[in-house]
Amino acid sequence: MQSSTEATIYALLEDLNEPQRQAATHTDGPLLILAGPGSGKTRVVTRRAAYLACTTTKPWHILAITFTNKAAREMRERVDALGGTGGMTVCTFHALCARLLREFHELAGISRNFTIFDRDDRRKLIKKAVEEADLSQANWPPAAIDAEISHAKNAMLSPEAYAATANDWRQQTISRIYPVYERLLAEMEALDFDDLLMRVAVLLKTDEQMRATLEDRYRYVLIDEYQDTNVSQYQIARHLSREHQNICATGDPDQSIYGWRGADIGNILNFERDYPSTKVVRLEQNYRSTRRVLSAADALIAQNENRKEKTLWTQNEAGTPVRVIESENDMAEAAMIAEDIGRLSREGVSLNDIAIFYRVNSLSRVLEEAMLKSVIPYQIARGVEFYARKEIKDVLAYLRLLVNPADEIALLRIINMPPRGIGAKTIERLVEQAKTSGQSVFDVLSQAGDVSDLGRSAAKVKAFAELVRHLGTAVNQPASKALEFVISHSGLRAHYRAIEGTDDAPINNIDELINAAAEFEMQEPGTTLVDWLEHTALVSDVDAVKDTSGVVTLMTLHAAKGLEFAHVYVIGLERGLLPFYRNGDEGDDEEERRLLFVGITRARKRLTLSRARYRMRRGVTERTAASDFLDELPRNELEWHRLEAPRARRGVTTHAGGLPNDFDRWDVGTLVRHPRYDLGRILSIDRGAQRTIVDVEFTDGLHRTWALEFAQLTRVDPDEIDDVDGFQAD
DNA sequence: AATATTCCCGTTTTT
DNA sequence: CGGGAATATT
Repeated sequence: MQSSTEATIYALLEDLNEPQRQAATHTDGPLLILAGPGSGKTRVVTRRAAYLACTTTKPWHILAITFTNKAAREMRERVDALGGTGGMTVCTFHALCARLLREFHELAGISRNFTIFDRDDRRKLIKKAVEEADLSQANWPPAAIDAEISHAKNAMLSPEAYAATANDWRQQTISRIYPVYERLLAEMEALDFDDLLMRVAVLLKTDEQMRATLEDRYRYVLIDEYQDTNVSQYQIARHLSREHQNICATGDPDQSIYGWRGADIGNILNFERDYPSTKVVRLEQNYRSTRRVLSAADALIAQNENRKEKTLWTQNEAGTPVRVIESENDMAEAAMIAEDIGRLSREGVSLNDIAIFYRVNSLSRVLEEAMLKSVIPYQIARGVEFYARKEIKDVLAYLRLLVNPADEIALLRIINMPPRGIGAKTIERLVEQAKTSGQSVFDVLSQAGDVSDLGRSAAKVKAFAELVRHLGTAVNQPASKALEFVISHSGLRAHYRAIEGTDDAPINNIDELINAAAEFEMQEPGTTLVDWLEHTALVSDVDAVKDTSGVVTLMTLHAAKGLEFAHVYVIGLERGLLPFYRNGDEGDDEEERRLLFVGITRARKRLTLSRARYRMRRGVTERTAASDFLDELPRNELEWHRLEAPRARRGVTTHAGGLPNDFDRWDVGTLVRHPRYDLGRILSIDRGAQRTIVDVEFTDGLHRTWALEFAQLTRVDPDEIDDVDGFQAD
């Protein structure tokens, strides 16, 4: 037995380098792992978890907090693969807090079945709060208030505390809305994302018994991406490890990219001050990227003033130069990438190894079109978007209402969905009645018979109340069963069947939702409807990324954190876009630089940075300027490609970015390019009545013959050969 | 009351 | 450009 444990431990540590081993074998006391990109952090953390579980503690005493659900899932799998560590808690801060708040709901003074409000819900609630505070809807846009309140909550400011700090008129007005918003949340037994964290932080501070219980439960706490923790998360971490001090934080200050949502880079910088006996381990050897990629990343991040020096190094080969490609416009940029990916694919590169990153989601559209056009399979990391679809939100609203009748947002969403003749006037009366009688709308609904002046609508309202009661019988079923029941009995299925949708029909998405629920139940047996609803509320965009199928992955730079791909494209390196500026006032340039740093360091083999000279933004095409970040990269490691605009002097019609297919001008000697055989020269061209036959000699010395209109040939401008070197836009 | 149409606005990143 | 709200139409 003893020797088998020793063998296990040996296996856990044998392929680690010295600092990695030090981190993995550190058991008690605070540990800070400063891990550069690609330094094997995940490996170290999983080994350490397994090591702890077979040496000093039991798996169920280990709490590992990750940044996304996907990361949690992967970590659990990897630790399991190292030898049966079932019982470990691995989840995100938000999931942990939601779970704790259900467990300690009485202490928190909230229903066990509380609802988690997403952005849309919150904005609806804010509109209501603005109304109740007697303010003009027009002057107080929900989005801005939402951001301000979220900001306050991230700083753990209660409405009172916020009011005390409000100095200008705008903040003073918001300090009138904030308490109303809080009251409405409470009335609806709902919490927003920030509440999940804040409430737990407050409970841990005020309730010593709960804190002690949890500290004993979670004897070893691991927190990943510590550079992106905010005030609440920081405090939760502190409270959970106050006595045992067994806290292990991992992260990289240079990858702190969530300052805008309250993350405080100071948390990681001051870790040693907070935990005086901290052992610090630096992981600086990079196993992921080529030397050129790493040197580009290093040169860029060195421009940040506010940072701790760090030496990133690698033994990997130099690799190919980092490419910087300037296209004429966004469509040409996307086409260039699509074509480049096509070429890689033909060379045998798996599409799984390719990713395209961008600063804002709106840039994905042009890429998507280019991928479709080139028949390149792709996936976009947007797990949240699926749950934001109207039909999905409708279905979920039914379930939410069944679980939590106080959820007025859900109720109002479905009261007339599918249409059942309950119009705006009737709804207004119901809401009014609820307000004057101090009841929830749901309560009013249940007594529809007693509500005066509903007129002809009374019967319909009654029927709806009866429907809800009927649907309620499914509340204790597993999520997929409850879903089926609700969809078929609410009339939603019939409603969506009736709508003919050739483009991704709502009913297909609803079926997909049922599948997702069934899958969830398989993976987490014994879970309830509430668990599943919570799961749907806390999905992140990256959670939707699958790594099994042969597809190119498109995502924002933020979503890319923690991932790696052999071939990486970062697009839109333009001033104002990356770094992003909003409305004249510039943002945090250093954080933007870190964001690009994150993007660059995702690349294993080849990195391509791209910009377009013209880009369409919200409907209008604008001239762009190159990102200043490009000037910060080491010139001699780069390979610039300037794709020329079609030249007007040739007098041919221009189309996005490349040379036109002016076949009639092609002649012997014309330089062409083929997707597979690359550069070639026309040897002969035979213009028949039906077809034009070309014979082309390629750089491999061989020549090939095609009917011109079917050959995948594009003309190459001889002037561009030097510049273009292997690329052209189409 | 339901559906069709127009118009107006905001413009990141996300749990 | 695209979503949501206000407005027009049946």
